Order: sequence, then C-alpha cells, then structure tokens
Amino acid sequence: MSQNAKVKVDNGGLLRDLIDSDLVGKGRGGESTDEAVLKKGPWTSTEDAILVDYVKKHGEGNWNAVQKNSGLSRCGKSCRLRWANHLRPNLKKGAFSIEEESLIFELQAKMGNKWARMAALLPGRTDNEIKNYWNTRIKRRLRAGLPLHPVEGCMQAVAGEDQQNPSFHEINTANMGFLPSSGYHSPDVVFEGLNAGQGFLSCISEHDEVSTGSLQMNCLEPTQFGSRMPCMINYQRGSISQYSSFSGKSEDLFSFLNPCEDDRDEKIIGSFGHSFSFDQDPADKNLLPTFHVQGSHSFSNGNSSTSRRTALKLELPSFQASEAELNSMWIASASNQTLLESVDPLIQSLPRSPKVESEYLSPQNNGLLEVLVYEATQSSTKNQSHDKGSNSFSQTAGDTGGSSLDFCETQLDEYRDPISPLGQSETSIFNDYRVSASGGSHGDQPHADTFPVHSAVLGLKEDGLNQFELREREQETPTESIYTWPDALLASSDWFGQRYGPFTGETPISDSMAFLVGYDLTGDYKRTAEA
DNA sequence: AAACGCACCAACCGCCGAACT
DNA sequence: TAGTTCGGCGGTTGGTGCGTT
Repeated sequence: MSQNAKVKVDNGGLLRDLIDSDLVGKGRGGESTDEAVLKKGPWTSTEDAILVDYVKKHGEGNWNAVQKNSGLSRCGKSCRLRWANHLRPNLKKGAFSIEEESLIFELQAKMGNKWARMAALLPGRTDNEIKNYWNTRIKRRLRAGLPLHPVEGCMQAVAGEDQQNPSFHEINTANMGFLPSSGYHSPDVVFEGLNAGQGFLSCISEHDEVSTGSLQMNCLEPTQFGSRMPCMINYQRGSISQYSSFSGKSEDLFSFLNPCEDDRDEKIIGSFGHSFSFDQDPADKNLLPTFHVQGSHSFSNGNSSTSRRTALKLELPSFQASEAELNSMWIASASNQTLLESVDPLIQSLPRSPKVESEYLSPQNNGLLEVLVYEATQSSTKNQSHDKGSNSFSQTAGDTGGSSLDFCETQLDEYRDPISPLGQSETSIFNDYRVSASGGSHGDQPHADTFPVHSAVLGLKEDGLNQFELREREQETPTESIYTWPDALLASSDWFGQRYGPFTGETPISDSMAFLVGYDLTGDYKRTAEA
C-alpha cells in the first residue's frame, strides 16, 4: 500500500489537502517515494489537523509511528514537538503573567536552564516557551546592563547549590545567567573596596562605629562582579580594623571592604562561599572570630551574645552590574538610616509560612519582580486585575487557593526541603535575621522607613504592614540586630528609586507595588529619599 | 518608502538517558 | 552485556513582524 493510500485510511478527508500539497511523499524531484523526505519548516494547519486527529485516535507517544500511520511527512521528533508546544490541550497562550514570570525567575535561579522542569511547574506553559522567554529577557537585560537575576536571588540559590556541588563557579556561570566572560571577566576577587552608599553594602547600622556613610567603595566595575558567590560578612560592634587579622589568607579569594575615612587601611575580608562572623565575648569584649562555611547558615545570629551588637552581613553580587547601576543602588541607602537597617527587622518578623516564602518571599524574586511589575504596568494590565485573585500578588498567602500555580507548591517543596541546599537557599535569607536578645528592647521592630518597600517586594499582606508600621512609630530608637541585606533592598534602591526615578506618588512602580501589596508606598519612599 | 535592527517565536539539531532487544 | 531505538531536553537557528532611521 502506498503511503498516500495509508494516509487516506487514517485521516479521511483531511488528507485530501495534504495529498494535493507537496507535503507528503514527495522527494526532491517532486515524485512520491516510499521513503519520503521528511518535511521541515513551519507546520500547516492541515498538518496540525492530521496530527491532532492521530493523537486523538492513538494517543500520545510512539511518535515515530505518526509518520508511518498518518502520512505526515514529519519525523517523530517534530510531531512530538508540535504536539507538545502547540497542539496539546490546556496550553496557555499569550504573555506570561507576572505571577508566572516571577516563578520563572525563582525557578531559573534555583534550577538553572532546566526548562522542562520549569514547564512542569507552570501549567499550560512549555519548556520552549519558557526558554524563549528567558533568552529574550537575557538579551534585553544584557543590553541594558542589568543583572539577570536579583542579587540575592543568585546568592541564595547558588549558596544552596554550592553545598552540594563542589564547583559553584560552574553553577554560577551555567545556571545563574552571568555574562559571558568575553564581556565581563570573572576575577577571583570580585568585590573590592566597596563604597558605602553605592550598592550592596547598605546594611550597616547607623549606631555602629562603622556607619554606612563611612564605607568607601573604591572600585566598582562590572568586571569585579563576576560569577562568584556572594561575600557574606558578619561583624559585631567594633571597628572593622579589629578584624584585619583575617585578611592574611586566601586573598585571591577574598574581597575587601575599605571602611573609608577613619578605617581606610582596614579591611573586612570575606570570601565567596564562606562567611566570617565576629562574635564578641561578653566578658573580655574581645571579638571572637568564627568562620562559617556558607550554606551552613550558622551565622552568628544563631548564637549571638547578649552584648550590644551590630552585625553586618555583606552579600555581594555574584553577577555583573554596571557601575552606574551600582552607584544608583547606593544612593538610596547612603543615609545613616539605611533602607537595609530599616527593613531587615521586618524580615525577622515575617510570617514564616512556607507558602509565603515560596510565592512571595523568595529571594529569587526580589529585584526583578519589581521590574516585572513595572514592565507590566507600563505595557498593559492584560494579565492582571485587581480582583483577579488567582493571578494577583495582592492576595495574601492564605488566599492563593485559586491560583493556578498552587499545585506547584507540592513540587516546589523539594526546593524548600531544609536538608536540600535549595531549601536552604530559599530560607536562609530569613533565617539569618536575628535580633539580639538584649540591647534595644525593640529589636524586633522594623523601621517604618522602608519596610513597606521590603514588604512590597516580599508580598506581605497589608494588615501585617500596618502592624509593623504602628509598632515602629511607637518606638523610634534604633534597633540592634544582625542586619542582613535582603535583595529587596536592591530593588528599592535601584530598581525603584533610581532606574525609574525617585519615588513619588505618581510613579508606576509605587502604584503598582501599592497595588500588589495593598499598601501606599509613597510616603515611605519619600522618607527614605529624604533621609 | 526602503533599509535596518530588534524582539519574538517556531522549529530544528545534537546529545543523552532510558527502555528494549 | 552490548547495540539499537525512542523520547526528552537544551542550545541554536531561521523566519516574521514591528519600530526606527
């Protein structure tokens, strides 16, 4: 039986068009052959109809049989791809929703380019779709000189991965979307002479001897933000110079922090993949340096002394950032009352709902999510509506029941597993926020200046915000905490404040974020800018 | 109006692992 | 156990439409 005849049997009338066309059974010379040259190129509606019809009859799978049984001059792979990406039911067409985009960021930061796995967590989306989206986004961001991931997202994700994989550099470059080395080399020393008020180190308490404004970032070049792990440094109250003894080793791995003016010759040395903390002995006031392997999440917050203390956790970018961008990042945090110190206590007070962490609080979302919000608000609201609970971040953690992404929770659990590095990566940012038991009586009180920003990024529910704000306004004394810098601050200082201009009530970002969290950010941003 | 660049998307290609013989 | 087949995955390419110059 000729191939065309077989086709007629399986597909009936559908075949007539196909037979008349040049799709089936024609070789290069146009003559029909039993060994037809498989067609390439775009699929026609006729071919689609044939494939759909075939799958309806025979089900998915055994794709190589499609060509034999249906007469489609397409290879099995092509059939499978066409079915999976375009013809199968329940495919979701159209632009990605903000919810989906944020999930893609999170998943990409965790998984790398595991598009198929991501697609499994995004109902109706295909791996090809996600891949295209990401690649397009990468191009756009690279051209704009923007990081592919929010800082913390990279850090946390890679930090977790690094615990398992001995070569986190590979993970970084492979999974985190770093710039190619041709454009930005990845030096061992990736963070040097950070300038306070310019970027990633804005989490220093105002009442510490090392104020935010006393830090100097001497060198901020894109090349210095190579594909490396973030540098995390915890220090306690006291001059940084006290810790200069730590600078002796592995300088090639260490980055340097020059605490400016009065401490210019003194450095905090941190290494990527590791962290130092300086635990103060309450008895002799000596600082007891401790070394923590990053990923252990055993920063000094866990066993902090009761003495008055301030801690800095420096989380350096593991990806490229333009100087201008970095500069802008610092601006918002240049004041004594930094964004970071303000919002960090908030994190400590965040509800620890896994759902919240997953859907809203994921470090991987921070930063880019704001951009997404911005872009979304700029382009259209086609994917969002205020009362569209299933697709809105304004919903609370407990309100996500209708979300199409709910089912992802189960599969995402593997990434939350506290044993899993992924799980750690997701939760560590929160675990690291601890308030000193003594000292300020209100150590758990967040600063009102910026926590709404943080909350916005983190997706806190409105009533929580108001509670925080009320408490904050009742107690204005500075907090004593181990400050960790969430990437949300990047978002607030850079993505919001600079890239899109100072926050005003009219900015699309503030509006959109207010929309997302049901909170008016205007006043908070104004305060921050004025600080 | 034409040329150009860019974004987006669909599809292909090569590799790999699992299943099967 | 080795070879083959098949399906899946990720990287890449090519086509198309749109905006800009």
